[in-house]
Amino acid sequence: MIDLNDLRERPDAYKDAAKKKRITVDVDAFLKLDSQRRDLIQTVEEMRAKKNAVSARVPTMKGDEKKQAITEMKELDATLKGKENDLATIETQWNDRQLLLPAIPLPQVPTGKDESENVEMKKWGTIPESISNAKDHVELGEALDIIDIPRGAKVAGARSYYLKGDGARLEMAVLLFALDSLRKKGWTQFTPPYLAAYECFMGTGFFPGGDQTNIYAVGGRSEKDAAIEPDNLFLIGTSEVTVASYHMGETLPASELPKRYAGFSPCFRREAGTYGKDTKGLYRIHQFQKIEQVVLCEADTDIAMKMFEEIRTNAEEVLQALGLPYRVLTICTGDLGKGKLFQQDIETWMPSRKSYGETHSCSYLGDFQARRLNMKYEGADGKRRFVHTLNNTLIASPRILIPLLEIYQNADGSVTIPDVLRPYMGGQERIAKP
RNA sequence: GGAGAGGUGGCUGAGUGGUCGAAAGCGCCACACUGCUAAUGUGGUAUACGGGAUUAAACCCGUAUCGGGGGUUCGAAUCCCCCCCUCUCCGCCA
Repeated sequence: MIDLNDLRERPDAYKDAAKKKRITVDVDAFLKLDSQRRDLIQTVEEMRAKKNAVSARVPTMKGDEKKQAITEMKELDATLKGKENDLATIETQWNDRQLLLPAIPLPQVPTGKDESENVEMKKWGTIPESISNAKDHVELGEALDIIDIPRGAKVAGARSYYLKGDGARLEMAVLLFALDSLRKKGWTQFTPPYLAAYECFMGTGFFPGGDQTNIYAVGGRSEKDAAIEPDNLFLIGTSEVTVASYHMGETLPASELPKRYAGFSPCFRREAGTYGKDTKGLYRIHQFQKIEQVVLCEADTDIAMKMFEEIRTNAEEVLQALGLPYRVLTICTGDLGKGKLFQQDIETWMPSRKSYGETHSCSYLGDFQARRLNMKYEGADGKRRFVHTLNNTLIASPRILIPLLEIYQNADGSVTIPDVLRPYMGGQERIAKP
């Protein structure tokens, strides 16, 4: 959600943002609706004021005077009801459309038409030379009996998998190692709800819009499930949804900011519309585990951008400790979601793809989410303002296991466990054939 | 899942059709007084939206809000219906 006063003052800035973000919204149509709404509100409120004034005098009236006043008000009421209905109709449209308006990107966001024009900002690490008989993570996983995709498909369809034995353990090791890095920095860890109500998805910007198709709804949908009553709940695709919603509807003292929250959760994604894309292996799947950094801070872009650097660096440090080469991309306007002001993705080198693959996504959303979630803070001056929100992946598995397994594989088919993970694997140094 | 109780302002808590945006107390803010790390007195102390005045803020008018939504009524915190949440007991269960 955006600041409507700002939209009214400089509609062209929002038209421009929509165009650059390749989002189709009719700003002029919205503004027309907005002014219709305001006119109607004024009409309705004036009528209510008139009615309230008469109504307040009724108890002092008697006999015919009272009867007459009540008759008058009933007539007034008929007109008022009509206007109120008009207002309700317009307000619904107004609300729906408002949720689709884009936030304006920061000036430093590169202009570009799509992901092909994202800008590489830095690189870390050396891309390893291919070993002889190198396997991809699927072959490795099968040979070591730590990944089982066919049985995953049997049980839950395409894009499902099992991690098994040392594979399952390795995932937990990576997650715990990453989580510990934040704990050392004083972050607050969360196990948030994995199911959430519509308003959390709306509040964080996933609903309404294209992202909605990526979310699982809980409850019967197919003929087989018809007997199951739908629950008005959805499975989160990231803990951002429920961690950012933690303070929904609250006003926080400025002294408590910034909030540094680390959410751990399984993430569920339908991946509708991605048929035929990234079909091999553990790259694009329906369920994965992720630790997400969520920050609430003061409504100040300088402060927020410092937090942005902080949470991006947190992720980089994890990759560096794991010895995985990566690069950072600044996302261009055409690839920037409607609520985002600035975004950088981290891509980690994946030998089998012979390219970098997205493993992290760091976003600054200004007050876009805070407005939808009604999250404010009260400054020293007593003024209430919407907080600013940011988020970044800390680590997501099993996608991160792709580079981890492929880069750390040995010529004999075993996989060396990186030093920093060994304490989480009971000191184990490698994964070898059972 | 079954039975019952309840959800009021930052907090405690009154309020069963109009004089209630809401008593009282606590907390908080301002001023006064005393003069010492506090008492006392007086006043103030919700939010959102719309309009107007101003523009560094202050202010005025109106509307809405007593868990959420709908209804009855000229008028609802108060009556009716639906939903959500909390608590107690029973059942079930990790």
